[in-house]
Amino acid sequence: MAQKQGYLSKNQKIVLDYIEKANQPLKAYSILFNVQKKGLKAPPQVYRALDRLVEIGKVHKIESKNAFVACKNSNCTISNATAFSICDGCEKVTEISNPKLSKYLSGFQDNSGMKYNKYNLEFFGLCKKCR
Amino acid sequence: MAQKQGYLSKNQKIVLDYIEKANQPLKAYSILFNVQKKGLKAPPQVYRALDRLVEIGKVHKIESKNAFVACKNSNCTISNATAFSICDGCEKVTEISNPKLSKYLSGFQDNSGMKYNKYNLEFFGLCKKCR
DNA sequence: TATAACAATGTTATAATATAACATATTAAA
DNA sequence: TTTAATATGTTATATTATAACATTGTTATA
Ligand SMILES: [Zn+2]
Ligand SMILES: [Zn+2]
Ligand SMILES: [Zn+2]
Ligand SMILES: [Zn+2]
Repeated sequence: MAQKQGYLSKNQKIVLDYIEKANQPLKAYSILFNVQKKGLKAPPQVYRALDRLVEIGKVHKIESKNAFVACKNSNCTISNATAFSICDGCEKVTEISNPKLSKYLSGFQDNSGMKYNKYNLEFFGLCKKCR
Repeated sequence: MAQKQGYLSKNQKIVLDYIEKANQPLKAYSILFNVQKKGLKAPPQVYRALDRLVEIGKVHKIESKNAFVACKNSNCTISNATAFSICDGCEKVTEISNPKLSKYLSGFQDNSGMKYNKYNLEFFGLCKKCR
């Protein structure tokens, strides 16, 4: 088992399954608590699975919340270009899939000499319901 | 002492002074350690000052690193539009000041009905030296 | 000047997030 | 079948952040 791409290990599957069912960002320890019945008993087991899932782009980390959410875009499995919409009222988080935005940001350059290969963007505001 | 805008309290000044001298992101506990000689002995004192400094835009939090850096832009003291360049090699972090970028992102809208009033963008890559 | 309201500080304890380190097991290659 | 690589299990601990409450200082105004 276990390859650089494609196959997920047992623990990775368990964690991903649980995150995908949630469709909202989940905290690592909440994941841990909920997969204990599946046999994952300690933080490193969850964090390892998360690290890998983030690495392959199946899961993204919402950095401002220390929370993890399943990828909803088929095209960002490389995990190098992520954008999220976050409501400050109800905490709803949505992955933004906007080709113009991602094209603009992927092509962004400044005169610093930096070669960018990844970005993460988090927008904050209020959703319809929370206004 | 202490107003909603303009004046900084004693602890806020101490923390800001230290961060400004660093010109690189600093961790909260590293700040704590270094301002103990100035009388700040416990985490809440540092975190309160940081919270306030972030709120008024004098300091930004680099979310992907849990680190704090002094604002280098005179125009983002409202702290609602931040962008950073982060080198994965040497960890150098630079605040991006790019009017076109900030205009583009501040004006960003999608069809979700979200009203955005803030964003944070982190670019990752390798700087000249690290390539 | 009292006294109330508020903001800032000091202090102790603890919560929440994440990793180090090491042993074992499983799988894939050579 | 030996080796290397990957994944897992396990315990302990490091790191980041906040709760809770007592005290002090400041401002406003009665
Ligand atoms: Zn995605
Ligand atoms: Zn909302
Ligand atoms: Zn700034
Ligand atoms: Zn570098």
